[in-house]
Amino acid sequence: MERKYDPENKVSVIAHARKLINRTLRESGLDNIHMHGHKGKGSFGQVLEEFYFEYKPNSNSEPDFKEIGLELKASPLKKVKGRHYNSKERLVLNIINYSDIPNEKFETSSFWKKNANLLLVFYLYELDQDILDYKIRLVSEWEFTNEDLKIIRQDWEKIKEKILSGKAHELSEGDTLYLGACTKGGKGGNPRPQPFSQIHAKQRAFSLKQGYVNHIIASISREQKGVYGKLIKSSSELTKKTLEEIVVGKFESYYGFSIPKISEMLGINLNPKAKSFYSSLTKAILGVSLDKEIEEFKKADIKIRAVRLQKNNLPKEDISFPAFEYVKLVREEWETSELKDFLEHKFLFVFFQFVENDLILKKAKFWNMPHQDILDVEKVWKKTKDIVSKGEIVRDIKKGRRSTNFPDKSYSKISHVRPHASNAADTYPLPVKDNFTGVLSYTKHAFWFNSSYVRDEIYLK
DNA sequence: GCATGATCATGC
DNA sequence: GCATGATCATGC
Repeated sequence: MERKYDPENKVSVIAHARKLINRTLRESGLDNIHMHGHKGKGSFGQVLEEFYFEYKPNSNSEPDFKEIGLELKASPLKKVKGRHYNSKERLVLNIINYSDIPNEKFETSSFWKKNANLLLVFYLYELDQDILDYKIRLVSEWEFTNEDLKIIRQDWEKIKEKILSGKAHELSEGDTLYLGACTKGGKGGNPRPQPFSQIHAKQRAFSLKQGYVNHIIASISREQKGVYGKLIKSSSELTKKTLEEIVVGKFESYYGFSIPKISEMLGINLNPKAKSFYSSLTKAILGVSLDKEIEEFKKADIKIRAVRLQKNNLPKEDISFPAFEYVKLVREEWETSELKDFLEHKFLFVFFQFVENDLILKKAKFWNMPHQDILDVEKVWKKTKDIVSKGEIVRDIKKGRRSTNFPDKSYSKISHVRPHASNAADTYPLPVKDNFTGVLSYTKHAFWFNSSYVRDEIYLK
């Protein structure tokens, strides 16, 4: 059968792909496509390959169009506010081969051979819709810029390093910035051997972080010009230093100075009472204008947290996470839960300390949660899920104040569960009635970092 | 003084 | 109107 395009000609491949824009697979003019027989995650991509591009889905180490070095990837979009699109998830690339990567160099690695040049097909995901009816919205070739490539290469080296030291089982997406090592395969990756340890490690694949995919989407749809401010002005800055070292270096010039003094040095006038104060201060220190987002941080999905330490180094407050929805929580599995996803982000902690009446900048530190600690939080999560699903939230009411059975600080040294709402009436629905009160919704709660954990494991380490 | 319940302020 | 990061307040 004659193909409708020439797979050895890049212009032809891309032109063929672009015919899909604003169409669905069902509308793509293929007779037998409804007989595809694929189901589950990834089936959109498989049908796209097999029916539209007319080759059998495979797990070759070569790019899909090997003659022109082009790798085809399909990825879902979600709509955010009006006509704007975001990535629904990370973009999963090839499997990390634990036994091969120790002998690889980046330039000739299987990762780079396969993914240097991508052909991206973004479709709009809709819950419960047939994959043949997803509307394809964006189709574009993608190549990494020099700056991004330096960071991706550093990420790749970091992943390789961890495997070399026999820690493949401790890999986490939070280890890296743009290129992550995400779990792949049933229930968070079937364990497999690794070369420098007896411990089996989950199967993982290279992936582009969701924030990075959002950046790709924004650039190819030519949206949001001028919304982002770059921290790295030239890729040569990344030759000798990592992004993290560059950022911390910029903060170091202000260590030991008070907030009013730093504001004066930076020539800015911010209201310290404003909740956006710390994020504005961070931008000013990093040389990004206040009305812009820090591009590198957005791409790497970095979470910034400001912490005020008391004289004894204990943070004045615990650190809150976003509130969770009870109904969602009880439906989740730990491996794919919102909490685990959150904990596997990279964080930038900015520590201030009270001295007399001033807050002094002490330290800026990048951090992501060690593997062992993530396992500990799993217990907190499971207990919380258990309590909600059994309707055992409220333990007692005294003087109008309710006490709960949620895991408290004594349950885990890392994390506990506390209210996180505008007031007690600010609630989320419950999956089952609360036994003690009979209510069907409850004050919004969140997971929190214990202040002592932040002191001992983040500030002091 | 700490643990936990409760709430604030901003920006989208 | 609500999500989010941050902070206050009460009781033991």
